[in-house]
Amino acid sequence: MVKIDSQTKMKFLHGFSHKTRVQILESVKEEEKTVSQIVNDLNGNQSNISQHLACLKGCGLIVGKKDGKYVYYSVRNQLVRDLLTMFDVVLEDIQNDIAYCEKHID
Amino acid sequence: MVKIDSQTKMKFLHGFSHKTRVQILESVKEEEKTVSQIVNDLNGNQSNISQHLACLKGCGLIVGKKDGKYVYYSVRNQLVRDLLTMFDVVLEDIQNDIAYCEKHID
DNA sequence: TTATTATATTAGCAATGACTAATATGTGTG
DNA sequence: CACACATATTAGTCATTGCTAATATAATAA
Repeated sequence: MVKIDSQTKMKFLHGFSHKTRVQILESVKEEEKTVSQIVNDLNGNQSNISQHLACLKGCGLIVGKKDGKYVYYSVRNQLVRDLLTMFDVVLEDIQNDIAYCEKHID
Repeated sequence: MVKIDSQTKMKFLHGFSHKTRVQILESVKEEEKTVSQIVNDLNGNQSNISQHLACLKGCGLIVGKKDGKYVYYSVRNQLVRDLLTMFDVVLEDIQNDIAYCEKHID
């Protein structure tokens, strides 16, 4: 197994650390969508969603292809799709035991 | 597939969103360790590590078993272990293309 | 029982991340 | 060309998260 640079890894994982980003990932998991479609899906605001999209792209989780005035975003590849599925599998397994982690760190 | 509550999901994913927490997960992935062993492994400070451990526990990613004055932490189960491995598999695949995401959101 | 070691918790400050609003860029259309 | 639409970017502010230092708790050892 090739060595993974820790900084790269954190950049990647950062993609999953915000609700809006995770919702975007779910929204484009099975089919590519334009920014406005995503904005609609999530009932978000354009600027905000665009910023999260830029982040997800930087994290390597999604790719965007431009077509005229639209940009179509989709999950990068099948591995990333599998990873998203895996989250749900693991969660299904542990969800009932998850204790409160309200303060997230304390 | 059972429905995953979005709040629970975010709590879970939050566990992976900080370098120290990821390092802790890696440190206890294959063998359980006491807090002080982890503090040593990571060259961290006790209070800080304790706080991250509490977070990881709250996120459902690790479990701690108390034995006398020691607490042994380990990854919750094989599924979580698999998920950690999967991160590396996916990363190996995309690591070279990951563009900068320096600002993480902008 | 006093001291020591291991871990957890709290409070306050420092740092990072996210949101909104405004504006810029780029593309097609009347 | 002027306008409208889709998306991106920037700046400023607000909110969240994380760190350090101090202290608390709990278990063992002297």
